[in-house]
Order: sequence, then structure tokens, then C-alpha cells
Amino acid sequence: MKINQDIKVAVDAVVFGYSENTLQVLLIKQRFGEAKGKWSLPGGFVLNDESLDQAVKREMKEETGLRTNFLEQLYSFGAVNRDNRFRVVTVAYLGLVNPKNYTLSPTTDASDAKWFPVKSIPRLAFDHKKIITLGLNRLRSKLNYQPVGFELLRSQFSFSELEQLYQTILEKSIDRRNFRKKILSFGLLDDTGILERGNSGRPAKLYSFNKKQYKLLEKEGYQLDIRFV
Amino acid sequence: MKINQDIKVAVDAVVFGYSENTLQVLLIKQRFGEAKGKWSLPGGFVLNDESLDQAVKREMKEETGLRTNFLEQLYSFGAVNRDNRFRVVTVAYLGLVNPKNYTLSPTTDASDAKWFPVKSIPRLAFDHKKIITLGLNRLRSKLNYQPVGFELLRSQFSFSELEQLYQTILEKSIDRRNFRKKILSFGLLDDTGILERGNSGRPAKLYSFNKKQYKLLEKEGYQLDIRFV
DNA sequence: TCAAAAGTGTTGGCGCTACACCCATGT
DNA sequence: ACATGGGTGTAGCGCCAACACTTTTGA
Repeated sequence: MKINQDIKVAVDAVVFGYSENTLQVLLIKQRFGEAKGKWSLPGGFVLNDESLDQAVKREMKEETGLRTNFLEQLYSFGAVNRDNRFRVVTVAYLGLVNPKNYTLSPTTDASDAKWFPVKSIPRLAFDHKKIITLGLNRLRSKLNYQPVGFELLRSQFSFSELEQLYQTILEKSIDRRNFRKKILSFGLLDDTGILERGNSGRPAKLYSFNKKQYKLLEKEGYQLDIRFV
Repeated sequence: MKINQDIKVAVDAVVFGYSENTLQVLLIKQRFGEAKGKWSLPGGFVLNDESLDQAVKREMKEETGLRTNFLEQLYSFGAVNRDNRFRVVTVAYLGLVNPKNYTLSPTTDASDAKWFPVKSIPRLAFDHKKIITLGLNRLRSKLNYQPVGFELLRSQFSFSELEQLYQTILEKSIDRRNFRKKILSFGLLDDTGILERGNSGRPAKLYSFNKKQYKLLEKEGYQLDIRFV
């Protein structure tokens, strides 16, 4: 049976990072191709002998120099005219990362790689804007049923930082007392006993995620069910 | 830029149906190719000028004769050795349908199409077993946060049928009184005023889904949060 | 001593679980 | 009249939203 199909398979990654109280997306500037000079999501064509997962990781590494711990499939896009050179089906991934853990170092196809606040994303190549929107929605939902902070925060963090993270992503205000109670009730956090001095105001206790419980809840899910004020 | 990629793109559909108090999956028997004579999911290669969504619908129609109202993307599978003729990336879909609304009529590539209880699925081609498992998990989760019954039940149904549906899919027992209260509290059902006579026992009131509320809740989601007995 | 941010407790009400008996029909 | 399945009510309890002041530090 001869299959006369002429479709290319690509992967793209929507990688969110959180720094300076802002949610950011990682974009690269295309060095080649139709979208040359335009900003777009990191990603590229899948090689014949690598899986989809391997392909995203490789492309991320090549184009931005970073490697995320959290990376899961988001959605596949296959409209006929996504790319007007030829037909491309892309499998989009969602990644989360703490930008401070990496220095961006674009190599191969990308002439530049940069974090952009989600509030000010430039015009993007292809349908990448749509992909980011979907990724953002997914991230927002995830906050409600899975622990997510681990990938976005530094390894030790104050409760205020966690709270800020949620408020920033969800664009809502949270009651500090109730939020704290809920999070603590999941046994997700370990008190490190360390106080962070140096800022103004009362020093904050630093917490870390309890890895075991985190993994468990990641698998089982929970209902955070935050009520906003 | 020349891309030396040799990967085919396919779509596959995990279609669940519910009849005789049993959850069923739709399978076809391959007429051609490596998997000839084996049972597998309906699906096939995407044409150059059709979107992924169009492709699944077309393949379903061709191979089984049916058309589902509910059909959403499930996951994409791209392991290197899924198919040992050549590399195939498949975008899997999840479909729901009431088997009684359709007569199966395989045409083109399929020599047969048949419903199988999920409890007794034969050996399948490729990684299709894995895809079904994922689909089943997704269906189970969906029951908890989205109205789903509409596609699986006849247009008018008794409360017991709805309850049975949930119990069958989740493989759990539910308290009838509390279940009824929860479902009713969403305003999802309209009492048709019709009683179904003819069976033994007291006749059952028939309900239908309130389409407007159904659509709304499908979009917004809810927390059903069933407690089992 | 003031400004800034972190930390903390209680109450009232609502919602949910748990639970078992009566009802309408066919035979 | 009995078998079969359908339909219904409530009380008590646990949980959670709502809510504002105190503590610790640096300057």
C-alpha cells in the first residue's frame, strides 16, 4: 500500500517561567525559513529516529540551552494552512521552569532566545499565539488540581512567594490565611527552619516541597478550590 | 531548507458506546497492510488537504459508517517503533456515541466493524491497547468534571439509567439519593413528564438533558465529586 | 518609633453524608 | 398479595469562608 502523504511533523514547546513576580514565556527568533526574523516558540521538525518527547527536548536544548523537568504534551495542531511553505502538523508541549536556573544560550536554528512577559508577547510566527493561549489556560487549570509550583519557584521559598505565584498566574486575589491552611493541609510543604532576612519587614520562613508527597499528589491530583476575595 | 523527514501522520479514534449496561469500544478489522486481519481502532492516514479533525471524521465514516457528536483530541503517540512498516505518528481522539443510533457499515479499508465490551478486548494491532486505556482513563475523569451522558444515553432516559452508566464506567457503587440530588442541583435535566411503563416495578420518570445548561456546564465544568458507598 | 511584610485563630453557617422506608406498577 | 424497581427526607456534623490584629524585623 502506497501512501501519498506529504506532511511534516514538528514539535513546539510553550515554556513558562516565573520571575520578578511575572509569568514569562520563552521565545526564540527564527534564523531560517519563512519565519526568519520573527519570534516564535522553540521547536522544530522531528527526526526520523527520535520520539516526540525526545524531539522537544532536543530542540529546546539546541535553541535555548535549557532543559525542563516538567514537560508534558499539550495539544496537536493540524490545520491545513498553519505554515505556508508546506503542510506541518505540530505536537505542542507545555513546559515549566525557573528562569534563574538557566542561562539562555541559543545555538543552531535560533538567533536569539528570550523570556517575554505573557502580558507583552510580540507578534508571533504561525499559529503560535494560539498555542500559547491554550498553554496558559492549561497552566491555570493545573493550579487547581495539581501541585505546580515546584518547577517555577526556587528550591526554598516563602509562603508569600507561593501565594504571589498563584495570584499572578490566576490574576486573582487570594485570602492569605485560608490559602495557607489549604496548602498546608496537603502536607506538601516542609518547613526548612530557615528565616529569610535582609528584606524589609518581618523575615519569612522558608519552605521546600516535600518531594514524595509532591509526586504523589501530582499523580493523584487534588482539589485546591481556591475561593477568591 | 530541505527537510529530510520520513514520517506519516495518522489519526485514530477511541469511540466508546454504552448499551446493555456495558461500556463498549468500537473496533475494526484491518483489510490491508501489516495489521491485516487484526482488530484495531478506526483511523488512518491524514490526507494532504484535510485537518486532523476532518481526517478522524472521514475515517470513522468510511470504516464504520458512524459519526459522533462528541469527538475530542486525546493524545498524540509518536514512539519510533509503533508501526514496523514505517514511522507513524498518530493523533488519537476520544469519541462517545450511543450505539443504538447507528448501524455499523464498514466500507473501504475495514472488512468488519464491531463493538467490544471494554472488559473483553481482543489482541489489537500496534499500540492501540494503550490508547484505549488512556481513553478510558480520560472518560472516567471527565465524568467528574463535565456532563458526558448525553452522547451515551438515548435522548430520554430514567434516572436509574444515568446512575447505571456512572456505576458501570467508574466500577463503583453510588448512593441513589445523593446522586440524584447532586445531578438535579446542576439543573442539567428536564423532567419530560413521561413515565416509562412496561418493565416490572414502578414506572420510571423519563428525563432529557437541558441542552443549554448542558453546553454551559460542558464549557465551564463542575465538580461532581461523587462519594462511593 | 515607624514602616513593611509575615504570621496567625475563631465562629457561624452551609452543605454534605449517612441512612431506610414507602410507592406504583405488573403478574 | 407479592415481587420488582422507582422515588423520596432529614438530622447532625464537619468543613470552610469570612474576617483583622499582632509580631518581627530594618531603617
